[in-house]
Amino acid sequence: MDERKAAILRAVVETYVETAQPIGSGHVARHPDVAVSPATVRNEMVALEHEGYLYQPHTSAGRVPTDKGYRFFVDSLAPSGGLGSVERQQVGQFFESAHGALERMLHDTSRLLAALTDYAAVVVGPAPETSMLRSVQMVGLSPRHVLVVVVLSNGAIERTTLEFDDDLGDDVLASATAHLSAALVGQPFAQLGQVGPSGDSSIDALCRVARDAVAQLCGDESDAVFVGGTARVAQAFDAVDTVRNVLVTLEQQYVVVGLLRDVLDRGVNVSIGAEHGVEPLAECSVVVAPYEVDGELAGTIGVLGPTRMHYQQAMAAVAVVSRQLGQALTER
Amino acid sequence: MDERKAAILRAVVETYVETAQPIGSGHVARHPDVAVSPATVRNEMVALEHEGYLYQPHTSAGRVPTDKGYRFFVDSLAPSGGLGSVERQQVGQFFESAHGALERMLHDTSRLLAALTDYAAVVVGPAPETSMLRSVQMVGLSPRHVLVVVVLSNGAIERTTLEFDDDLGDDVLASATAHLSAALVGQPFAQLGQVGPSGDSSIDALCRVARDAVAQLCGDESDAVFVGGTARVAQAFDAVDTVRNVLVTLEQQYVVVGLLRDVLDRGVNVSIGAEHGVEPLAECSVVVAPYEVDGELAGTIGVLGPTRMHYQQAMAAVAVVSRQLGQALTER
DNA sequence: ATTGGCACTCGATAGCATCGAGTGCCAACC
DNA sequence: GGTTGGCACTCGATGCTATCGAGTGCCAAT
Repeated sequence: MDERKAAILRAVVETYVETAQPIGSGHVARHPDVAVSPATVRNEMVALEHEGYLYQPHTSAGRVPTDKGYRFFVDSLAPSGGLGSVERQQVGQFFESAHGALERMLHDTSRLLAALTDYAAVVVGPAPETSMLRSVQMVGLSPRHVLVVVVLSNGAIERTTLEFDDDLGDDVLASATAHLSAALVGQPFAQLGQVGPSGDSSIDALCRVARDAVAQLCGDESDAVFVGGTARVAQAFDAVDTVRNVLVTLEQQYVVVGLLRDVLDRGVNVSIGAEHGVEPLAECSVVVAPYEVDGELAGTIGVLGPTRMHYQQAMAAVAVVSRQLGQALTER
Repeated sequence: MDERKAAILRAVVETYVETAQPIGSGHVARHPDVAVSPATVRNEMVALEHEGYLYQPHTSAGRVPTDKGYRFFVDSLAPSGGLGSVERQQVGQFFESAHGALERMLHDTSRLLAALTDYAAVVVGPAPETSMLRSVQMVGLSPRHVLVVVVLSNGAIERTTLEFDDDLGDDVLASATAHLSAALVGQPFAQLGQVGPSGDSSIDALCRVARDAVAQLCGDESDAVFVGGTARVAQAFDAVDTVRNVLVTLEQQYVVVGLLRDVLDRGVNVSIGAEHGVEPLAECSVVVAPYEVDGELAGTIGVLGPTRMHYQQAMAAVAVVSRQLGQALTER
C-alpha cells in the first residue's frame, strides 16, 4: 500500500463519513490531499477494491469503505490532536461539578460521552473485584428481614436482604453488625475470610449467613452498566430495523459488557463492524478505553456508533473522558 | 351516539390496531358485531367523522380513529377480563423470584412490563417523601471524605458524600454516627428534626452538616425512574424520526415522571395522543397506574406505546403489575 | 506511469396507464 | 324512514417505460 493509495482511501473514508453517499473518483480527485486525475484515482480504486478496502454497491456507483478500509484508516490515524475547546470545556465543567453517588456519576458520564460524540455511550462501573470492604451494616427492615449494606472502597454500595424464620432483636443485630464489621472490613471484596466465633451462637449464625450473602454479591456486576444516548442510534441509521436490532442488543447489558471486555482483551480500543462477533451490531463500531482508579484498572467506557463513525472525534472524547473519570474517581 | 355507531367505532379501532391500515366500510360490515351493509356503515362513518371520532387520510381511503375515537373506545371498554394465563404466570413467576435491591427490582419490573405489553415501560420508584429513616451511617472514604448512607423504610438507599477541610478520625466518625442515628432514625425523611447537642463541638458540627446533606437528598428523586423496553419504540413506529423523537423524550426522565404524574393527577389512567401536552409524544398513548405500599400510595408504573395501542391488554398488564409490585414491596 | 476520451452501466427520477379499495349519492326496497 | 344495492367517481398504489446522470472500465495518446 503506497502513500497515494492510502491518501485515496483516507479521502474516501473521510468523505463518506460526512456524506453517507458512495464516493466517486471525481470527488476523490478534488480532495486536496489527492493531486491526480479522476482516471488515476479510478485505477487505484480498482486495486483498493481488489485488496478489500473498498466496496462498490453496484456497477456505476461510487465506492464505500469496507470494515477493512475503516480499519486501515483508523490505524493510520495520527495519535490525534484531542478535543475541540468547546468539548474540552464541557468535559472539564462536568467533572468540576460531578457529585453524588457513584452510580449517578457513572450514569451522567454516559450522557456526557453521548453528548460529546453524538453516539450511544456505555460506562461500565469499577469492578467490585478489586475493592476492599469499607463498611458492613445490618439494618432491620421488619422483625424477620435484615438489610445488609456494604460500602466498598470504590464508592459503590451493594446490598442484599436476608430473611429469617425467627424474630431478631435490634440488640442482636447491633452486636452482629459490630462483630461482622470487625471481621470483614478491610478485606478484599473478592475473597472474604470467614467470620470467627463471637461466643454467641445466634450472632455467629447471623454473621455466617450475612457473610455468605455478601460474598455472593461480588459476582453479579450487572448493576454497574450505564448506557446513555440510545436515542442517537435512531439518528445514526436510517433503516428502522437496524435501529431496532441495535437497541435490542444495547438493552442486554451482559452483551454490551462482554463486547467491551472482548475488545479490550484483544488489546485494541476500536472495533469495527464485524470484527467483534456480535451479529446484530455488525454495522456498528465501538471505541473503548479503560479507566484507572488509584493506578488500578477499574472499568471501561465506550462509544457505539455506525461503522461510518467520526473515529477521530470519538477516540479523542473517549480518551479524555476515561482519563478524567479515573481521576475524578481517584479523588473521592 | 347510539349503540350501532359505537359498535362501528369499536370495530374500526380494533381492526386498525391490528392492521395499521385505514379501515373501509367493507371490513367493518364484515365484523361480527356489525350486522348491517357497507352502505349503512358508510352513512354512519360520515357522521362519526363529522363528530370527530374518525378521520380520513384522503378521499377514497378507509378511516382511522382520531384521539377522540380512541378515547371513546377506551372509555367504553369493559372493566377488562385481565391477562391471559401465560402472562399471568409470567407475572407470578417474576414476583415469586423477585429479589435484590429495590432499584434492581424496579428496573426488572420495567422490563417485565415491557415484555408483557411489547411497549416501552416506565416504573417510578416509591416517593421518598413518605418514608421514615431506618438507618444513618457515616463511613470514611478518605481522611477528608465521608460517605453518608441512609436506609429508608421503603427499602431505598440514599447516599451522599461530604468533604471536609480537616482530617477526621474513625472514632469521631463512629460517635457522630451514633449520635446522628439516635437523633434521626425513625423520623420522616421529608421533615427531619434538628440534631441536638452532644457535648462535643466537632461531632455537633459534623452531624449538622450530615443532617443537612441528608435532608437535601429527599428532594431529588431522579434516581428512581426506570424505563424499560425502549427498543420496542422502534417497532411501534415506522417513521424513523418519530422513533427518534420518542426516544429522546424518554431519555429525559423528568419529562417522563412529570407526564405520569400529570396523567394520574387528572384522575385517569389512560392518556391518548395529544391529551397529555408533551408534544414529541403526540403519537403516543400512555397507560398508567399507581401502586400502593402498606396501603399508602407509593409510586407509579406505566406503559408508553403508539396511540394505535392494544389498550385492553396494556391496561390489564399495568393493573396486574402495579398490584403485584405494591404487594411485593409491602412484604419486604 | 498518467491522463483525456469514450462507450457503457444502472440506480434514481419522472411521466403515464392501470388497478382497485373505498367513497358519496341516489333510487329502490321493506 | 331507515336500509340497501347500484353506480360513478376519487386517488393512492403499482408497474412500466423513458430519460438522466454520476460513475465506471478500458484504451490510446502523452
